[in-house]
Amino acid sequence: MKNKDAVTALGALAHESRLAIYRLLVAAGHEGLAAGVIAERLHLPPATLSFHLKELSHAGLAISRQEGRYVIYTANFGNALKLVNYLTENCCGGNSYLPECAAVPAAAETAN
Amino acid sequence: MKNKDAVTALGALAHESRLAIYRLLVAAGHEGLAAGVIAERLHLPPATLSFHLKELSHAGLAISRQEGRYVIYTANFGNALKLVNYLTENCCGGNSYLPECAAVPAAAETAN
DNA sequence: TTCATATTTCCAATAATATGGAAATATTAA
DNA sequence: TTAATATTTCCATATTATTGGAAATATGAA
Repeated sequence: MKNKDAVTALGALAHESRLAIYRLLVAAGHEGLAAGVIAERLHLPPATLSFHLKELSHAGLAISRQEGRYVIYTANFGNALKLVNYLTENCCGGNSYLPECAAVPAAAETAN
Repeated sequence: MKNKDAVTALGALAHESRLAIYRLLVAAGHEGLAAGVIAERLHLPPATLSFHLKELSHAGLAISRQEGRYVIYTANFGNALKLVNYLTENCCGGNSYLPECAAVPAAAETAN
């Protein structure tokens, strides 16, 4: 992961509403959530939600698919993992005691 | 870690210069770096650097100490880990959507 | 069709961040 | 002392991000 991509992803998560949106998406798994459901749960006006969803999508942290007249959003788990690995390697000195799921790929990647 | 703290920390790292600063601090380890050294390495004017260092400090990601006429900055590794843990808990931990998570049953390193 | 619902885009106002010169402050050396 | 160096604060400006109503677009239902 390049520095610039990390900055973009970090910036996408560095907002209360977007972090909340992302956490909802993570909780929803691969099934995802319709935009309207997110709007309802977080009490966000449609235009505001759309703006934040676009930010998350552009940052590579959310993926959308049209399903009927709904647009379903899912978390991009692969890129979330890349971000965590980047932070672990570059910001924690490679030390991460918790997540094996994050630490293992980092170890396999070796020096960077 | 509270959502608000996570947003603050993410925001602090979501800037090219600050991410670069933080990575320098991580590389410098416990010893840390004088502000002037950081300014020189990243070609940042004193006022601009000071602004970013303040952001990192306020976010709990950097610690400063006065040493003679220098101010030495170090990375706050503990808080960086907390941030990574927060992200893995909320953004990829606690579920099996990631193949890496499912594929690694606490194999190699010291778990948790 | 025509209507109802879902979502996005447009847009302009507002808010938040970033920039860096210049002055102020802090510390040491002479 | 006085001078020199290191860093921060002040402050005006510039840039970017956020907000949400209203209009536009998309799809399915009647």
